[in-house]
Amino acid sequence: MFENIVPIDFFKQETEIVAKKLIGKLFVRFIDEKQVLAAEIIETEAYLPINDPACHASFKKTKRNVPMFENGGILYIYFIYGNHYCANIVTEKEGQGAAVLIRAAKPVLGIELMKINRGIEQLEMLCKGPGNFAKAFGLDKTHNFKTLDGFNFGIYDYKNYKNEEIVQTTRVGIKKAVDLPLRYYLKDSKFISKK
DNA sequence: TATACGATGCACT
DNA sequence: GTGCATCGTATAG
Repeated sequence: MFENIVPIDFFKQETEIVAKKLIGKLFVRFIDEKQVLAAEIIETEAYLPINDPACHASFKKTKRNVPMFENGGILYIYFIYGNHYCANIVTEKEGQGAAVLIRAAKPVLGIELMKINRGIEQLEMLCKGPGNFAKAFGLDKTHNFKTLDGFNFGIYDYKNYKNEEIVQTTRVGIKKAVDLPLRYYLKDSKFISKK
């Protein structure tokens, strides 16, 4: 299952393209020799380097958003609302300030550990929403900056969906630039965070 | 140093 | 459908 890793160069493309193409790919965390967590990415949002006030990197480089200015292919994990972590994949080239937020996924491997991490049983609830996705994978700020090179983390080819199976719409939970259609999700999936 | 607030989730009505 | 916990970060003073 892990022979087709997505190369780091993939993440250096335009953020919208990466966000859309990530749908159907496998997000994998290798904890140790025995423990592997994997989920099919079902829902993403793009945060752009220019003309996107909702992007954390839109104003300037700060202590929090430095990972977004690195070369694409690393994780950007931040803490929000006092309770939740959100996991992003940094995109574009060094100095741009862009990322793709992972909003929801379908658990594939390590489901038992995800249930423990979340404290619930329902499969479709395990990775529903960015905060829950991070919790199911046990992600926190210690995983900030981690590279998706297949050592600790990796993105792998998994499913290929047709263009018309991927819905493009407006983003969720933001106050700025609410009209930009930068959210992508798999049509009719029961794993998406919300309609 | 102080203070306001957010790319959320969940309990409660 | 509505309210709010909770805290790291940004920003101002």
